[in-house]
Amino acid sequence: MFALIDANNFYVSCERVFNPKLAHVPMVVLSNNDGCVVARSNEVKALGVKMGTPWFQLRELAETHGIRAFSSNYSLYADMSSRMMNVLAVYSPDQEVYSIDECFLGLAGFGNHDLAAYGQRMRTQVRQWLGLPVCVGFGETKTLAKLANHCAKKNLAGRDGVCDLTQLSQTERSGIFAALPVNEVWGVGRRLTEQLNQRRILTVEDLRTANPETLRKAFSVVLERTVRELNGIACQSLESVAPNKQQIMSSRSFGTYVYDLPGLGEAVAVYMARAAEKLRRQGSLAGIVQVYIRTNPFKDNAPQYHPSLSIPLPEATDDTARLIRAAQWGLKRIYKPGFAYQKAGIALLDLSPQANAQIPLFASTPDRHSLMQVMDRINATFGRGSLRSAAEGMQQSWRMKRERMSPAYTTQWDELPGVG
DNA sequence: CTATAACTCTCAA
DNA sequence: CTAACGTTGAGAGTTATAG
Repeated sequence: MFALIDANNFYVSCERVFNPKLAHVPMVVLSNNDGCVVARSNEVKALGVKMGTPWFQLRELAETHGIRAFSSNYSLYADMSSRMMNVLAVYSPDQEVYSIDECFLGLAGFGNHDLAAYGQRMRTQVRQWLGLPVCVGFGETKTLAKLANHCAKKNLAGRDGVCDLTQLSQTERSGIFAALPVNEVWGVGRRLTEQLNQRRILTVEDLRTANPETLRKAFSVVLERTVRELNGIACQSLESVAPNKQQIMSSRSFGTYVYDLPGLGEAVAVYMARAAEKLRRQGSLAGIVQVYIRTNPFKDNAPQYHPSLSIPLPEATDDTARLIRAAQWGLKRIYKPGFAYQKAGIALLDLSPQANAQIPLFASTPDRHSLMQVMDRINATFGRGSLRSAAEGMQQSWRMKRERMSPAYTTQWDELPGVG
């Protein structure tokens, strides 16, 4: 038995907690660089605005309906998220934090309880303690719990934001599933929906009753598992401890186009510093550095260029300076003048545990572990970028746009209204 | 020829 | 005033390459 708890319009709801006047105001939260819509209030959804719509395309609609837009304030959302996870953790010994706004709870042995009432308690407590609206779904598998959550949100089964599929007979479930399009199933995206529809699999019920072996042959083992999960056979277990990353990426679009190598070099250094910090936090070393830059793919009259390069390191490392040097070495090789670059990114690949580090065959400058440790500690105490590599630059004129940002209410004293 | 590396595609939030 | 379209990570399957 699983529960899936998911916040409603999470980023929008976080903004409203600290600015209650925004309740019922049509509003959106924008992606990095104030680019696309990534969260919509119900009022905006009702206007037909799709997830991922570029903000500039909404100007007219926004003006006529008074839609308010906010830059995404990740320090606020991350903090609210961790508070929410802490509240929910008390409801089960097993919790999997699946994303910033949702978690699974493992409910083995809860079979005899009134799950719907249990879900209501979660909802009430999260609402009281945090001011956030959430919905709760229960099912025998993670896929069913996800689907139950969707039913709760749409008021298709259950009531008041909670849906317990486990209490329904197969006939009752089939009735609900037959009314749900197949793309509502976790793991069925745009492409798969297209191909399933061609095979006359249109609804969740069509998929549930399809032959798993046939689908495995035609598609993949993933889809086979999904079909079994829809039938109550658990193929996915709860992952309560997040495994270490196998790759770490950092990339960002620029606030304005960058044309020259020094500008790109700064950006690459900043992204690498972030990635290296994550790398050290999980106690890994990177064996390969990848770097890429690209022009704006949406500007079809401009010349396009999107090169990338992998740089194998002589020894795996977590030393920021070494990693930056490798990335910039690669950048120099792929850079060509005459293009308007819109984005740069780096990746750390071939990660291995620090404990298994190989002793270098050829003597070279040792990694500066204690320096890295001090740097991480200073930045943890005084804020990101307090101590940084000179390669990251001072002006950073390429930095992303965030022109509509709300204060970091829960993590920065000086951003609180009325605090000097 | 086979095992692995590297890359592509899809999906998720 | 004009131009303006996200980020990170995983897994499966396919293709390229090394030995």
